[in-house]
Amino acid sequence: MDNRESAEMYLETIYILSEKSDSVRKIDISRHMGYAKPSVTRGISLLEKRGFVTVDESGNLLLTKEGKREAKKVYERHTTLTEMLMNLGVDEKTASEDACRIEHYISEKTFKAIKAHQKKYK
Amino acid sequence: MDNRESAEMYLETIYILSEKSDSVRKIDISRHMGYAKPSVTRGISLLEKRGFVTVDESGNLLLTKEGKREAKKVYERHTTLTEMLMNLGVDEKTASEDACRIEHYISEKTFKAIKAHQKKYK
DNA sequence: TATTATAGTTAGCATTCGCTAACTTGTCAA
DNA sequence: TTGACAAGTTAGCGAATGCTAACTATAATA
Repeated sequence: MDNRESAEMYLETIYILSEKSDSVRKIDISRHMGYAKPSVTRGISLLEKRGFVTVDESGNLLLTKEGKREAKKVYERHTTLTEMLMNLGVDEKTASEDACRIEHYISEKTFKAIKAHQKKYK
Repeated sequence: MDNRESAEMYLETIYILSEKSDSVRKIDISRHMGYAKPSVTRGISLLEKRGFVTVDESGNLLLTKEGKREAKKVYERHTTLTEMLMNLGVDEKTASEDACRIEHYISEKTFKAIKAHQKKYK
């Protein structure tokens, strides 16, 4: 969880599921990501320690302000990258899968450049 | 070394150094990648097991046919991605660094789309 | 109430891949 | 010939992050 990828994927998943449902628990993350429950227990607890997530009495996962900011950032990267790849002719599924992998590895500079280009492109 | 990233980085580095010099040894890899010698010993030995690299009596690293094919593939991704990012206005250093990270994670489909676009762009 | 299912936790395994410490080996120069 | 340095190896550590097995706790149902 020191590496950004894993943490970012958990945050992004919480964020996406939160948009669809008003209750997100660890089991939902587990199912959505295809991870075993103990993996999620640990993943989330690391996010709690870092102040990105809290868990209420009934087990609902809540993004903190920072958590939400991070999650949105990752999600925005995901959608922007997916869009860019689709504009290059990549099918939606592939574009989304690839975006999901590279979204964690591009610098802020590069992301801004891509975003600016997308904006112009429209 | 099951993950592609590490193996690909070793292959790419051997390839790049081979282009510049006619003798590439583990110590050169070690220095170029900034890895300790034992890390390189292991990294290369895994590539040998996979048939990508051989080491001659004097310690020169030689890419096999498959090794060279793989290395070239990674290197081509690197240059193409760097070029693409620079066309978007990203400075060379950042472009190259980002390319270096994402080159391992994009699908063949996406790479082809990017390459086609670059070609057209020129 | 007793049973059962679901959610979550704890303990510990496995893999990948960096690292250091300490060794061996080979070459070159005094 | 010996001494020293450079290259490479072996052994083993440590962090990250997936997993299974087996447990607990809670809540719903017969």
